[in-house]
Amino acid sequence: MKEKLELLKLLADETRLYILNILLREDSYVEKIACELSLTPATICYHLKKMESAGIVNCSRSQFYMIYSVNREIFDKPLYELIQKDEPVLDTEEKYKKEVLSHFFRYGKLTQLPTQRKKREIVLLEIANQFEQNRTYDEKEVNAIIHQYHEDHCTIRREMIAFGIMAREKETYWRV
Amino acid sequence: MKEKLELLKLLADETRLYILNILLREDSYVEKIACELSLTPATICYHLKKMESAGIVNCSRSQFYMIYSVNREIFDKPLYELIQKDEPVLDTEEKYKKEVLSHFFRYGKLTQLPTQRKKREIVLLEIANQFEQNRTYDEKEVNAIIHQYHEDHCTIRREMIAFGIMAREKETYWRV
DNA sequence: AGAATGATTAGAATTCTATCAAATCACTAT
DNA sequence: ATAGTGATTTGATAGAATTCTAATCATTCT
Repeated sequence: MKEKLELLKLLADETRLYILNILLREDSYVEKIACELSLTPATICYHLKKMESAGIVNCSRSQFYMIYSVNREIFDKPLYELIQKDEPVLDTEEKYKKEVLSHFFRYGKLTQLPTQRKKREIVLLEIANQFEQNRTYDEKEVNAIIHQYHEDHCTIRREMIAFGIMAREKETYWRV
Repeated sequence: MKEKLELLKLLADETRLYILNILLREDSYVEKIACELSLTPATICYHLKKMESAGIVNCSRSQFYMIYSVNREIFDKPLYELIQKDEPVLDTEEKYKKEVLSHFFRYGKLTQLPTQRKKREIVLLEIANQFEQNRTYDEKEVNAIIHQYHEDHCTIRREMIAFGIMAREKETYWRV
């Protein structure tokens, strides 16, 4: 990723594009390019050295002059190769979830039930993890477990059912 | 050229690349991206709007959220298409010549014979244009013509012969 | 060896850009 | 309607990058 970004940065400059276009037509040297672009040799040299260190151009001395040439293979890549990260991206959903949880939980307690729907669901699911699958709870048990996280166990219990996270039949509850 | 440069500039930023990679995986919205990248929504919005105006991403509202998506076709181009100027490049040689001539001629007079070999040849060729092809000149004529440009006609005459621009046999000279 | 020329480097000035906080806008849901 | 939520805009700031001048380096030619 780092190298790709560097390449893109180097190409994203008007002066360097001009220089590259000149070199694509024919090899040239610092002073000549400077003359053509009406810039100082120092400036041209600055750009050429940058591009050289990234492998975009090469240079070799010929008598008085440092002849620069383009490494044309560099440009064979399609653009989408350059913008893609090398390492597989971390799971967004996971990361987002973690962020939300760390925001609404402090010292193991739920500080506030999020009003935003998506965030609320995440928080409720987190609490619901305390309930085992394939068994039932009576209301007192449910309230006790939720109470570890938040005082208002009624609201949370109701919300979990509204979200379809928990289910109720008569007096018994269970994890869905 | 302008648009290509704009595209390159937009791609040459680490944050924007991160955003693009997220969007390439799945459409997303400002706050979620901000959360994932640990940046403020304002910053993400700033980047998305920039990319949107360049046609890199699109957005559409869905309930609470502005869902952003990538315009994938943009990245199909190969890189070398992006770095090439649209208009054909001006002839370098011509432009360089013009620069050199305007530097060493003032008011139609040669101010100084360039010491640099390439430049000297350009200047000499310019003066040599005053000699017609396919006829001969005696030394007096040659000196007179050169003298219009510079006092030291001897040096210039000698140089023109050294460069093979003029030729001499006994007392007669001619343009090569 | 020394003079000349092109290339490079160092330092300074200027411009451009990304970022954030705060205010405002646009839309949704109660 | 009105409160709430996400998106956008504005203004300010800090940081990076380009360009120039002047000085230095490296090479060639006399």
